[in-house]
Amino acid sequence: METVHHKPAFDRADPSRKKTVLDAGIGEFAEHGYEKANINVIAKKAGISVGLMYKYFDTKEDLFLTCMDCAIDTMTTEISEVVNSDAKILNRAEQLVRTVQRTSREDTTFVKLYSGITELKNDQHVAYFAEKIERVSYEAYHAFLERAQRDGDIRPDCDTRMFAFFFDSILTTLQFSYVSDYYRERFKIYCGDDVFEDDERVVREAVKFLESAFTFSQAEVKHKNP
Amino acid sequence: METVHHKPAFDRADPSRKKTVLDAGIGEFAEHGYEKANINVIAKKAGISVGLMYKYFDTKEDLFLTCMDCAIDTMTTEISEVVNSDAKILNRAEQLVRTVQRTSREDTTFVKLYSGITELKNDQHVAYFAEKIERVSYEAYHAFLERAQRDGDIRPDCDTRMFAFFFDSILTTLQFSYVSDYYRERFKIYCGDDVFEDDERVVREAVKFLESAFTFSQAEVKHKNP
Amino acid sequence: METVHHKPAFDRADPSRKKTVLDAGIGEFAEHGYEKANINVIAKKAGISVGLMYKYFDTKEDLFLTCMDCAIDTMTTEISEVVNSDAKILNRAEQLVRTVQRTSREDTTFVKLYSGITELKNDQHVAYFAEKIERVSYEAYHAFLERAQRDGDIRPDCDTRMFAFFFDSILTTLQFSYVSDYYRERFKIYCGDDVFEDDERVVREAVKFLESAFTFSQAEVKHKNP
Amino acid sequence: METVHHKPAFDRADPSRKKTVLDAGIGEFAEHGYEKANINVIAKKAGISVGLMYKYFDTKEDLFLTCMDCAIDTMTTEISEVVNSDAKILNRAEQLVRTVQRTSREDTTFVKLYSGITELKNDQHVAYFAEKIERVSYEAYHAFLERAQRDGDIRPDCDTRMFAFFFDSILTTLQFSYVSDYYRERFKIYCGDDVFEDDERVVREAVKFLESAFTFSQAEVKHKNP
DNA sequence: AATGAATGAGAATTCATTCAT
DNA sequence: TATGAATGAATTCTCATTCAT
Repeated sequence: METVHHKPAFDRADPSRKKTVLDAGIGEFAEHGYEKANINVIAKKAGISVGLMYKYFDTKEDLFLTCMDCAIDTMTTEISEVVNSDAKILNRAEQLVRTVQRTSREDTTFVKLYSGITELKNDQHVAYFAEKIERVSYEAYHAFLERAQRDGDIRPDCDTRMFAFFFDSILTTLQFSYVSDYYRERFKIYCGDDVFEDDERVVREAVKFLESAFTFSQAEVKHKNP
Repeated sequence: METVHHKPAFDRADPSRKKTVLDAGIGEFAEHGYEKANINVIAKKAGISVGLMYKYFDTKEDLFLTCMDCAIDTMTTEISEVVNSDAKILNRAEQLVRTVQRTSREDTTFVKLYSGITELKNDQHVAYFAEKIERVSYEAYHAFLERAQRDGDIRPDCDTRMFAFFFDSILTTLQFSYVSDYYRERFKIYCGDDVFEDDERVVREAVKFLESAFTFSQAEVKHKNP
Repeated sequence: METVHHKPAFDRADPSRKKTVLDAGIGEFAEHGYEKANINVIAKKAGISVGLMYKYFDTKEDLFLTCMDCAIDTMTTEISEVVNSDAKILNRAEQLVRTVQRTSREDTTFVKLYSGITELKNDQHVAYFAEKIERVSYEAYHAFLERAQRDGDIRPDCDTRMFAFFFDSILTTLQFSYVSDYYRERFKIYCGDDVFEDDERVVREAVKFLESAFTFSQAEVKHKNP
Repeated sequence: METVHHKPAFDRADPSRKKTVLDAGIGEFAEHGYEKANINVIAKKAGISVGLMYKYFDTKEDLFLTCMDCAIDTMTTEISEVVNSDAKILNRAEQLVRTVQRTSREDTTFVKLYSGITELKNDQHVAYFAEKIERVSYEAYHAFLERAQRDGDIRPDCDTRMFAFFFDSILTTLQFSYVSDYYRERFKIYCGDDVFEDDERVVREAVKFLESAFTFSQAEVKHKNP
């Protein structure tokens, strides 16, 4: 469960060189997936020799891991502001959906890279990435659900961890729906071919769904106060 | 967008032979992913020669497509009963969650196979599979949401297609959480390491979340009837 | 400590094909040593594709092991007749030296191959070859020394195992001296540049040396019968 | 047949630096053999840059040759005292065997390095090393055999060069038997697995064998004086 | 229909050697 | 003198696909 997957030589490399290499790697891995990605091609794209590539990374896997780490870091900082804003939960949800719509369209790379994780054999690495990617959102979501519950803003009888999980599931699925070919198709099947042309509809309904899920349902109320 | 990806010879083959071949393929593709799966190995597992394999399928991709088709058909029939039962929506949700918990544990194959779709280049194929896999659930979910809305069982102001989408997103994510390494880790981060030991908790909270989402929230009510 | 280092496909191959492949391998390994030997070149020499080479052998090491096994078998049968003849010990020694002179000149391959063993990392393999190559000679030498000792033909106070070892050491070194570049030079330094032109001298002195070593020395006699 | 295989810069280098470099080289070549040894690794072990390495030596081969030269010089001085002591031949033999047992166990490096010579293509180099390594022992052995023969200590009818050769063959094989994996196995096959635990037995029998070989055999005597 | 031997292009990785600084 | 980044040809091994029988 190491954090560093590159050799010292990569640390010593020129920052612009590092960026070029990681960009080339991220691009190739996102485009072709882990297995089909070709190190020789990545080296060429980065404008360096294969040999140097192997001075920087011991194996193809290490290169991939480093690319993932980098991409995650980039994404995490982008998202964490939104996630950790002190807005009310539903305002955050709204902001998150809008962020997903905007950034996913701009940068499909991360989500594509994301699926490369599946190709990894090593359980350790999978756990490492899950931890790194999911922990931030989890902490944020769970924390504000706890607070909201204390403040009486959401139903008192819900398991905040499970509800945070459902909350994130909706957002993650939405994110995939703006990026992955398969999920885009699925989105169109469920919500119509024009769903990508009406972002407001998506925001509105998502917020409605989540708002409703988090508050006392009328049925529940009836049940409790007969 | 063809539906058939095998050669005529495969139609003429003995049914048990066909099953053996597809099972071998499904197993191999699920275990190693599309790229790493090895046709020669599949042929051996199926007990036929590579040569014959190529009498049945033009390419590795065709074999994969046929395997996917087969696996989808199997899964679809399994699921459609549950999906199309005439129970109330929340009862169905409960049943679906339980089915997911049970079948995912038993047969991880399909979900693993599923992620192989991502490795496909061909957009046509992706769209074809999305259609085939998602359409059934969509039709069912959407139909009963429409009916429920007409019957006043769920809030009248929701976009049934979008809500069906959210509903399925929760279920699909749950399904992955019982099968894929990455999603399993994510599940543990959100809901605790022992989440896999308390299926009832998951059922209870999922139903609570969905029930709440589908009905008028009290807050909403208060807001509307001050 | 397996005995077979090839895949079943090699067993099924045409005998002449097998011979061609092993000859090509033996030649290449003998010429360049284990590390420098090139599988692609061996395949080309054998007139088959690299792919087929790997249908026959899992790794370069396996190919080498199989080549060694084959070469040892060839050599062993050649030698074992001489070794197991029922001549008197010194006659055998003489015959052995003559055989070494003749066969080493004809076929330098084996001894050259032999040094490739040193390059092997795997202790198991080294032990396996040592056993296979040395056991035959050991059994033969030791057996006839035992018999000779019982018959009073050699000194009664010698450790027959150690003496068999010294006996074989002389013969082995001689063998190397007719084949390996280094040992040839050494031979010339010790015995003169013309040592290769007078085989009889070598036979004569070797027999003299061994004969003397195996029988009671005068000094010994004097010592014992003062 | 040059004697120097390094560039002038190496002469100008600091003596301790030279030693470090050669030690690193000797260690690496002994451990991995010529082909597998890695110049970059040697440079790192020696604490200098690859670039400087190539200021000292034109090629990997040159580095190896220089390392060999150095190792031979070290070994030669170590051995020559023993070899040139003025003890009786058998006492020397005994001392040599004991030296072999002691030094081989302590320093396997040289013998391992030794086998790297085999990997050399260049005949000139092989001859050069043979000359350098073997000449000293040869001169010593031959000289004292000549003297011994004049003094009537050994049989008058033996070819002293050939006998010196046999004498050295026994000692060399013993040396290998304490160091090389293969020869160690061979030693165990011939003399028993516990041969390494009873050094005295080896000394005793070796001396017995050689003593006997060098003196008139009784059989011979009987034959000559019937 | 059925076999499975055979192909060969392709991909990851290594390392002796060069060269700008 | 000294560095160590950079090169790229070479090598082992894989596997989808073909084809003679």
